[in-house]
Amino acid sequence: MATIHDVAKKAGVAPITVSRVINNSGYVSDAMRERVNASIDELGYVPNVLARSLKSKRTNTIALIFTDITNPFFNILARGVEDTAHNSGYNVFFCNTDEDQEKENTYIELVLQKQVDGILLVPASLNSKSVDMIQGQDTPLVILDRRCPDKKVDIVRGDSFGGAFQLTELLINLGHKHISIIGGPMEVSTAEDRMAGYRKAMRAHGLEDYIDFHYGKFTQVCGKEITHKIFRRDFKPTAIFAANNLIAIGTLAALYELGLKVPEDVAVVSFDEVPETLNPIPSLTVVNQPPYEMGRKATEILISRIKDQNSDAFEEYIFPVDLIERASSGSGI
Amino acid sequence: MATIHDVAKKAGVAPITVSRVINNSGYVSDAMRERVNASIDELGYVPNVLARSLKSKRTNTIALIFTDITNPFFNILARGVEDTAHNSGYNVFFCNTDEDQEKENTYIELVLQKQVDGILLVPASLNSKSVDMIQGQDTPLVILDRRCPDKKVDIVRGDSFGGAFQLTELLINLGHKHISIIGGPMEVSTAEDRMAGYRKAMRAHGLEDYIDFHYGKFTQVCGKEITHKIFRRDFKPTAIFAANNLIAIGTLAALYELGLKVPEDVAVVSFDEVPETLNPIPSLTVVNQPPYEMGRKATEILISRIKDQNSDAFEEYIFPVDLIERASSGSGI
DNA sequence: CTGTTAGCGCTTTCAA
DNA sequence: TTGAAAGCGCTAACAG
Repeated sequence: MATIHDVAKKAGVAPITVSRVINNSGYVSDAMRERVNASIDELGYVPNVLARSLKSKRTNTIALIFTDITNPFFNILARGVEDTAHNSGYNVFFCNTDEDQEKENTYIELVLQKQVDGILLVPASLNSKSVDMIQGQDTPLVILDRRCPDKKVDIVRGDSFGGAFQLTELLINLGHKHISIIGGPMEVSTAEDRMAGYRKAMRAHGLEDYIDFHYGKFTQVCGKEITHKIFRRDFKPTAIFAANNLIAIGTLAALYELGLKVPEDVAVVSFDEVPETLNPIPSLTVVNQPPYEMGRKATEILISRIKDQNSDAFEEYIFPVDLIERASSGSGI
Repeated sequence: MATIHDVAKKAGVAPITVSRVINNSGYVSDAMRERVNASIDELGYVPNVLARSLKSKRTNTIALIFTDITNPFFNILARGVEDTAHNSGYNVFFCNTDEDQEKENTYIELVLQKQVDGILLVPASLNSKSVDMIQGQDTPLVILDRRCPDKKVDIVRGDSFGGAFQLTELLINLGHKHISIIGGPMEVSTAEDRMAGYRKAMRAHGLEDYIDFHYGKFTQVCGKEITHKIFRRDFKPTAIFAANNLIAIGTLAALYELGLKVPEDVAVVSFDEVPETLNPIPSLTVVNQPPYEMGRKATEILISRIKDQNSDAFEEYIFPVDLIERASSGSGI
């Protein structure tokens, strides 16, 4: 592989002159520039930005450490991140942790070693040391999708609490009392907040005795299993609040197996849109967070922090959510 | 940020000794090792692998350059790539080209500059110079999902031709004659191969006069538009072969709008599974390629090429496809 | 078992 | 407008 020295020798100039040409910096005469460019083309020279980064301390690389690229919500979010990063000249490492704290730690260590300029993190658990680890290396960090109490850090997330409140209230206003919620893992703030929003709405309407909550995982399998479990009991709900889209799909599948019609026998509502490519039947009533925009916003904040490392202001940007009524709640179309 | 020198000074040893400790290489006495590790912990030292890479010429990084992480097929494939890479100690850059040759070129340039150890590429077009560009830098390369005629390069893809033949023959055996195919872009080999498989099956059964093909894009929007176009004509097909899952979803949507029942009025078959999370109704008869395994296989080949740069054997690994009959063809359940 | 020297490829002084 | 020297953080090669 040709180096800057090879190009310099071929063009009969000093390496620094080649550097000036490829970086468009400093003064270079047009004649010189042409001569250098000719040598670059001849040799097929590709600058080694590792060496550059070693000096400049900037890699133009960020990392997105999150649960799973395969999850429809994070999938779109990831695209928002990549597009935004690319437009600003950054490449991005994608790291799937599957909510596993060990994997998260490993990835953080790896990307810190690779000197990424910044990290976008969806933390596996609320009380992880990840934030301290990253900030200890003075690496800019933005937390995505989840709360992060007691830390001085930028956060971009959706309004899980408010959204859950809205969805629950919608069901109550439609006449439901027996409303069960199937949630995510206890350690995850979105799961907690949606649970809390549900509880608050139930209490606000005097339905505390009907509160029926089930922690689980944000997966289709979990939605299916818990739904079956719920309907094996004597008291059966007339409505189910699935805490995310994957759980909702699992719930729909279980209800189908049980011969229960949606929304006639059981109403179903959920958090997060199902990808537009694929509308399940019945179409789902959801509270939607805008994943692409969340990815974009978080990346923008991260890049601005990278460019101004001195600022010690921190922002918690909470995206408002959007209630979309469709067939599954029995109120929409 | 602490460097290897800081650690060395604090431990009262030479930098190389620290290097030996962190790399577990060469001889270091236990006492020394402990002393060094203590200093590492105290300083919160994180090795700078950029500097290491500059020496070793290895970054333990690969790039996946493909159309779109948001596409269900590539989404799963990407996970296969990331998992496999991670297990072998590699990080991966994800690059979305949207089938745009310009973006592809930009990304290739960028990741070559970043000295990636290898590249996985889903080329936007058949006749691109990308392969030459990458091989010109002696960077290992595996082509994914698509043919790449006349190039000496490893390829991992599915059997588009055979799969299309099977799907078409299935429809013919069910009694269909008017079978239309909605394909992808002409420059993409998978689109071409599926078209060819369709044609061959039609001819093999004496149905050349019924051949009706439409090139387009591998998107839902395109599937919808072309389906509408098809049914505005006088001669209407009794079956539609959608060349991928996104087109199929668009086709289903259009048929729904037209008040046509699937499979009673029109049978529909397609390439690639719709993600298991989301089963459309009616469930689709498809020929499936295994995206996760394709990602894994390609990454394995790439890593083996990275480890043995001298081998000049090239492999074209064609995954067999899997016909899954479901409701939409009128033959399955 | 531990240390010295030199250099990976580039760019930031500073000088000409 | 061009160049020389030094060094970013790490490690291979060679000594000791």
